[in-house]
Amino acid sequence: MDIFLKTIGSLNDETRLKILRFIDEAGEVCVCDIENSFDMIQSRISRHLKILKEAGFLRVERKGRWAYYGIRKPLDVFRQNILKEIGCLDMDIPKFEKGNDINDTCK
Amino acid sequence: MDIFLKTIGSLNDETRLKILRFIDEAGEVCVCDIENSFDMIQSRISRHLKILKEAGFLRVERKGRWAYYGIRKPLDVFRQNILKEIGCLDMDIPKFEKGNDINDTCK
DNA sequence: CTTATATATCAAGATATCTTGATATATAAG
DNA sequence: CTTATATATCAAGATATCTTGATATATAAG
Repeated sequence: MDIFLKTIGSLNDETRLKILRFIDEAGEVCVCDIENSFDMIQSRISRHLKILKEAGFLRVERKGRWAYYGIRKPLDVFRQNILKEIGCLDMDIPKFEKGNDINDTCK
Repeated sequence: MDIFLKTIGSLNDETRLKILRFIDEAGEVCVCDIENSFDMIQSRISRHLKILKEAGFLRVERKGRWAYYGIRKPLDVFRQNILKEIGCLDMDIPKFEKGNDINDTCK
């Protein structure tokens, strides 16, 4: 029950829906990628990432100074269905703009 | 997007989850049934029913002075999945206590 | 050790949602 | 019409969540 409410609560915010879909589409991203792509201050992004992580949608992996967030795998069927539903929503997701982390393979 | 958020928002409350599951299990109930079964004042129940209805989970049918709420049918797959998930949650649902509406077949 | 940078956390004000109690509305009975 | 009852709606205070800006923490470079 509490976990369910936490999961639902994590989805009850337009910003988080956008971030979640952004990550779902972009794959693994660092916080700086999100900061670069969305017009938001970093503390706001960190907060939402934490909520999505604790709701079971995201996993983090730290590499040096950077934190890489991605969709948690394996994902249970319920969360998979939700992700699929979010993938169908009509919303403006910003274009991916790479941050300047060292693991950027384009450098 | 707005509809999705409204649906998610309707689930983001313990009271509504209980009412929704209660109706899912009990079938069609009038507000007085819920009032009788839950320890809540009527205005609170009416408010939550309205939110669940506008989120697409419930339908209402008025018969005389009474309003009967039930799960909306047909229900899209997404909401069906959610209902199924709620049906598996570990929570205390009060026992059904019939209200005193005239359509009570036990009278 | 010092400095720079990425990310996380915290405090404070703004906004949204919840509960209660009062009242409005609608229907039925007399 | 008057009265009783079921339900809906509204206002006000309580509580939760969001955003911002400041600061803490951790890692890497010099």
